[in-house]
Amino acid sequence: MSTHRPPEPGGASLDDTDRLLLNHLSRDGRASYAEIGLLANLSATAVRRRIDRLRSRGVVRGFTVVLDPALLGWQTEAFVEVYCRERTSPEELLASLRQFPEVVAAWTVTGDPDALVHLRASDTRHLEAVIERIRKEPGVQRSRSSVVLSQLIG
Amino acid sequence: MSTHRPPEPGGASLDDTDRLLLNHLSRDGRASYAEIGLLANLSATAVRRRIDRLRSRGVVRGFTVVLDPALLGWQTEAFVEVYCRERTSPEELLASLRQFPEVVAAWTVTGDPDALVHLRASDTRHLEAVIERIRKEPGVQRSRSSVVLSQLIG
DNA sequence: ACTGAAAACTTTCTGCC
DNA sequence: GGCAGAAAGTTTTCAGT
Repeated sequence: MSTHRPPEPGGASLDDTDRLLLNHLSRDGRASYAEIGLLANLSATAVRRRIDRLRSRGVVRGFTVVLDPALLGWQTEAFVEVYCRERTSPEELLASLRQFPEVVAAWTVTGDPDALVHLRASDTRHLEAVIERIRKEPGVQRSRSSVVLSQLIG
Repeated sequence: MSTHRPPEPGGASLDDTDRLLLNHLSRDGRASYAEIGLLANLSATAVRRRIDRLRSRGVVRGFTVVLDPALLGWQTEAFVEVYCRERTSPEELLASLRQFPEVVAAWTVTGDPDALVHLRASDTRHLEAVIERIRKEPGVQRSRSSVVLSQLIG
């Protein structure tokens, strides 16, 4: 997530110091408060209080480990455009997609398809099976898939 | 990133304990080694050594903070399908897209478009401007955009 | 090769200024 | 926002299985 100079109409009101802290935490989510403080000319206590405040405001949702999908065995990746039936609500679609651990992310979108689904599978065989199962979900009418060739950014 | 039972043809060979550690770290990337050890019936020392090993093998790429894009001022999100000119290489496209801090992620894909670009902007006005600038990149022929309505999963 | 225990060190937490 | 003491976590060393 970029922390670089966005307008904040929602009243988030981060100052440059907050941005500095978040920027460093996005590079090393386990950095100590003292280490972060060195960059911002702040004591570890002050850093901690700022991060706590950002956390309670919801700006910081949490911390996580960044894993290599390929080394975990997820070597094939695809995007599936999902076209729903007339009566399918986003809630129904969510309920359908949640079943699949292969679904990394999913969004409802404007345009021809109703949703865009990001999938990870172990190989093309596995990918085919997952797409087939998604197409058979009651709320899904049809789908159109693109296989990811390479990740340019992200 | 899902850590749930994938085949690992690349020889990653994680055992169930590794998966348990990674699973917990994906929920709390700043969890203490002792805390993680309680779940896995392992000492803090053993947990740390396993995570160090996963890190040196590249399975663990690092740790990061999870931020709320909307609260940071990025309230509009879109996917742009990019159609390149005949001679545009993935490297050229990457060089073009890197310029934009609004580009959250980008992939080259099979199918009609050459690439899929995930954008975040502060509002639709900002989004329009970014899409316009991307369309003017020399390697880009045309594009087709979908605005994200809601994030179902991810 | 992997694990645990304890000592030494570092970080985080809490109360106070 | 900083400081200082207490609590908790981390890291190193040594040894067991």
